[in-house]
Amino acid sequence: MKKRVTVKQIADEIGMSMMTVSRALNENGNINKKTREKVLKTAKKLGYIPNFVAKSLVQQKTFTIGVIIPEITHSFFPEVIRGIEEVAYQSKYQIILAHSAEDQQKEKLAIRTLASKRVDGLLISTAQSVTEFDHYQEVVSHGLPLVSFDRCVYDIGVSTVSIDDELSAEQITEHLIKIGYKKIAHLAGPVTVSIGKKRLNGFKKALKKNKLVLNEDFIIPSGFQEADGYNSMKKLLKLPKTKRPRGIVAVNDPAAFGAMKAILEEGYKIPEDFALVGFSDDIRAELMEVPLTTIRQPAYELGRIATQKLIAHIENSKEKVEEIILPTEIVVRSSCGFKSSS
Amino acid sequence: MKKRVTVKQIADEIGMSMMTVSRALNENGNINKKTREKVLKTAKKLGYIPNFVAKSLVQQKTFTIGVIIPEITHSFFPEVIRGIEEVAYQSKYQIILAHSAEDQQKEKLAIRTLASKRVDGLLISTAQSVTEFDHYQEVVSHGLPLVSFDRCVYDIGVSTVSIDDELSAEQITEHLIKIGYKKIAHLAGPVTVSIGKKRLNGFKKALKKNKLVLNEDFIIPSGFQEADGYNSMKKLLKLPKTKRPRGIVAVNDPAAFGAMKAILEEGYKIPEDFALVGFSDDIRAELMEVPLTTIRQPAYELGRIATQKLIAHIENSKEKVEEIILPTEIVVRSSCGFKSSS
DNA sequence: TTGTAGGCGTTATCAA
DNA sequence: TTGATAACGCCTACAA
Repeated sequence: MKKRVTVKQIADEIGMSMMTVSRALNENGNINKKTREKVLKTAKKLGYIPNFVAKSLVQQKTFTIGVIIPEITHSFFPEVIRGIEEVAYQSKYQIILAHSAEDQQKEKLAIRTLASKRVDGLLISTAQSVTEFDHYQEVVSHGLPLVSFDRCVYDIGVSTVSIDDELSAEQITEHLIKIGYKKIAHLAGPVTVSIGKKRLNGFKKALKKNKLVLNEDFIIPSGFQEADGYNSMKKLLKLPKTKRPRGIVAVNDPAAFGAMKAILEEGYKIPEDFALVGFSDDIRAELMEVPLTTIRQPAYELGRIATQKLIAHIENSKEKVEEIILPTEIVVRSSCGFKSSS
Repeated sequence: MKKRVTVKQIADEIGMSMMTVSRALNENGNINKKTREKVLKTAKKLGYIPNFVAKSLVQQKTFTIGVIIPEITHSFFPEVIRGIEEVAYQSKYQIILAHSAEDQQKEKLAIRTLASKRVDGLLISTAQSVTEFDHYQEVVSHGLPLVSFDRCVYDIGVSTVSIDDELSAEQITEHLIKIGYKKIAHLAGPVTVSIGKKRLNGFKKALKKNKLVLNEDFIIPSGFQEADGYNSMKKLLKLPKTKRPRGIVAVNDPAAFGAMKAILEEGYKIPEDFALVGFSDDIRAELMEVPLTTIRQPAYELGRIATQKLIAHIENSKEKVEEIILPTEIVVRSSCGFKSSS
C-alpha cells in the first residue's frame, strides 16, 4: 500500500511551504493564482485526499451530526431521515446514524460515543424504554447542541420539533365521538415518552370535553410496535362482550395494525364491531384490509426543520431555544365508520 | 462554557503523566490498580469525554463506516440499514449515512467526503444514474475497503453481496409463462446498474428457455421508482389492443406499484387483463389493491452480511474478495393469476 | 504573497 | 509501573 499523501508531501514536491499548499487547497484568499494552480495540479497528480480528521482536530469542528432514532423499519423514520440528510447535505454536514432499538442503554451509549466522536450536534428521538434524561443533560451541559424531535424531552433547555400530539389525539378521539361512539378505549404508549403521555392526555381531554365517562380499564398500557397493539387488543377482547369498548384509539399506526390483526383474527369486523384509529399515517395505513383512519404527520418536514434548527444552534450559540410545533391533518378512512362532516 | 477536559488536565489534577492517565483510561495492561481507580475517579469528577478525533488521528482508524444508498423511502433500504447498523454496533463501529438520491454526482461527492473523513470502509449500493465507476476505483486504489451491495459493481476487485438477480428474474418470468402467459413485457431498469442488467437478462433467458419470441418492443426502459413504472405502463397501454402484452415483469416492486396504478386507472383488471409481477417484496406488496407476486429478498440479512464482510476486509487486509449471493424466494399472490404448482 | 512556529488531544515508542 | 518525547496531519497566528 502506498503511503498516504499529505500536505507536506505536496509542499516538498513543489518546493514550497505547507502553509502555501494549505492555503491553495482551501481556496482562502491571498494566494498567487499560478502557485495555486501548481498546488492543485500536484495534489491531483499525487492523489491527495484531504484528511478531515486532522482538520477537525485543529478546528474543533467535524461537520458531522449525530442522529439517534428508536426505530427504522416503519415508514415514519425513513422519511424523517430523508429530511435530515437533505438539509445536512445542503449545509455540508454528514450524519452518523445510530439506532437505539427502543433501548435506553443503547441510547445512552450512542450519546456518549457520538459526543466522543465530537459530532457538532445531536438529533434525538427518545427510545420507548427511556425513563430518565441525565444522559441528555450531561452532554447538553458540555455545550453540545441537541435538538429533540418527535418523541421529545422538555425542560432541559433544548429546542424541540414535533407535532401537537395532545391536540391531534384529542381531534381523532373526538372524531370517533362525533360519529357516535361512546365506549372508547386507548391503546396507550409509555407515559415516560412524550408522545405516549401527550396522546393519552389528548384522548382524556376529548372524553371530558364531550362529557363521556373515563373508564380506566379502557386505557390499556401498550407500546409503539405492532406486537404491542396486538397483545393489548387481545386483552380487550377477553373482556365480556358488554364490557368491551366500541372504539379504539391506538397510540400509533403500527399498534393499530396489530390491533386490527387481533380483531380480524377473532372474526370481528371493522368498523362494524370495532372502530379503529391510528396515528402517523404509515405508508401502509391506506392499504390495510380495512384502510385506517389516522393522523398525518409531516415526517419529511419534521426532519428538515429539526436539522435546520440544530444547525442554527451549532452555528450560532445565541440561537433561541424553541418548541416548534408542526401541523397535522386527520385522514379519515373506513376503519372508523362513515365520514363525519366535521 | 467551561473548557474541555483533556487527558493533560486529569494528569495535572492528580500529579501524574499523561501516559499514565491514557493507559488507565484505555484499560490496557500494566497499570497499578490504585492509580487506575484514581484516574477514573478524577476523570468522572472533571466530566472527561474522550476525544476520538485525536485518537483517530494517531491510530489512523475511525471506527466509522460510510454507507451510501440511492434511496430510503421504500422498505428495502431501511431493512438493509437495520442490518448494517446492528452488525456495525456489535463491532463498535458507527455508520455515516449518505443518500445519493439516485444521483451520480451526489454519489461521487459522498465517496470523496467519506474518504476524507477517513471512514474505515465503505458500503455502497449504486445510484440509478451511475454510468462509470472511476470514483469507486479511485478510493479502492487508495486502499479503502469497499463492499458493494444490492446494486453491485463487478470487476473492480471488491467483494459484493447481492441476490442472484438473473436467476430470480428468470424464475418469476418463468412463473408467468407456466401459468400460460405468452406475451410478456419487461419494465426494465437502467442496464448500467447491475440489477437492471441482470434482471433483464433473466427475463430474456426465461423466454428463450421456453421458446417464446423476444419482442424488443416489450422491453420498456423504465426506472426503479413508482413514477417510472407508471409512465412505462402508460406507454404500453397506448399500443393497439392486439399488440399489447398480457404479462408484465417489473424491475422492482415500486415500479410494479406504478404500473398497477396505470392499469387500474384505465379501468383494466389485474390479473384478468394484465398479469403483473414485481421484485423485492416491499412491505406494501401484499397490501396492494391487487396483492403483488414478487421475489422476496433478505434485506436485513443482506445488510448484516455486507457489513460483516466489510469489517473482515477492514480488520484483515488479506480477507478474500468474494461475490456473495443470498437466496431468494418467489412469493405468489393474486396479481399473476392462479397459483402454479411448480 | 509566502513562511515559521506552535498546537489541536491523543497514543507509540523508548527509556527509567 | 511510570514518564518524556515525538508524531498523527492540519491550521492559526504571527512574521517576513
